[in-house]
Amino acid sequence: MGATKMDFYTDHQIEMAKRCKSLGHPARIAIIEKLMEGDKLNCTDLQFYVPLAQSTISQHLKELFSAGIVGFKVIGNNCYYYINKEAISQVVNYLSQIRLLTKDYNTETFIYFKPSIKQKQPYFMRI
Amino acid sequence: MGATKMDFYTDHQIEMAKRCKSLGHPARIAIIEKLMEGDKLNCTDLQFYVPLAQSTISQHLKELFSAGIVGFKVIGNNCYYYINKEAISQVVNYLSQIRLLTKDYNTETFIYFKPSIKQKQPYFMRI
DNA sequence: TTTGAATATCGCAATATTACGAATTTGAAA
DNA sequence: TTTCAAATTCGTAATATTGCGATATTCAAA
Repeated sequence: MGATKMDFYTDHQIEMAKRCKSLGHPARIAIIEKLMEGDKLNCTDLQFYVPLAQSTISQHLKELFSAGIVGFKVIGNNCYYYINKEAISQVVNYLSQIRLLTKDYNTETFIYFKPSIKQKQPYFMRI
Repeated sequence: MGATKMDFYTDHQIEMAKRCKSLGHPARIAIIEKLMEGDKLNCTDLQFYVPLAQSTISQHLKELFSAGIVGFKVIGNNCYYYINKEAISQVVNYLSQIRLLTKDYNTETFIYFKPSIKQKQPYFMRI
């Protein structure tokens, strides 16, 4: 087949998946980290921070907007993008609840988790 | 082209993107929400909660494991999956920092954000 | 030892994503 | 009005994802 079966899932599950999916590309993560700095960036500016063609960046921004993660403000011929803190909060709250409500189990025995990498974190994630 | 350019991004950005991407499919969200209940579920059990073939569910679990979001425990011929709260926390902390460090701007004028849906949330997200 | 259940993997087809350059649209400035 | 810059959209190619049935593997139970 190839197409995701959408009928079964709730609107909330689909929305959460869409939000997470939009964050699921390193270029979009890089864009978000840049927008976080709040320097009033437009699509052209972002070309200096992400190694992609302008049209590709535009597509990524469209994806982020479609998921509600960013908003924009048109001034003249420029389009400035902003992070939608509300949408980020929604994902944070959702995953926080998942973590909170996940029952603890005995991690000491037999359960295998993939180790996480611990390098090259952005400044705000360093200890 | 079609392949994601990976050379430019940091390991941390790539890891975050991978974690988010693994959460970026409604079937995997549904799986996570089921695993949250902590009922010691294996791949076969999950077939009753997600309308997909066993092989497809196995693939989704593999994706979640590859991103570090779930771990597993093999008992005999069964493979029980668990949520990795540590990995969830990492995403929560990352997005919390993004939200925290994103500068506020004047939302009152001109900035357009896509509205969020507000229906059919899981019980743990209701007020 | 044989049988059966659970799982992952393979092969395949349909669809989606990623990326780029070209073309188009739009508004500001010359 | 003409020109230029910023954006999006279009067309296309490469690659990735999604999903299923079939197959292989593996362990437990009969």
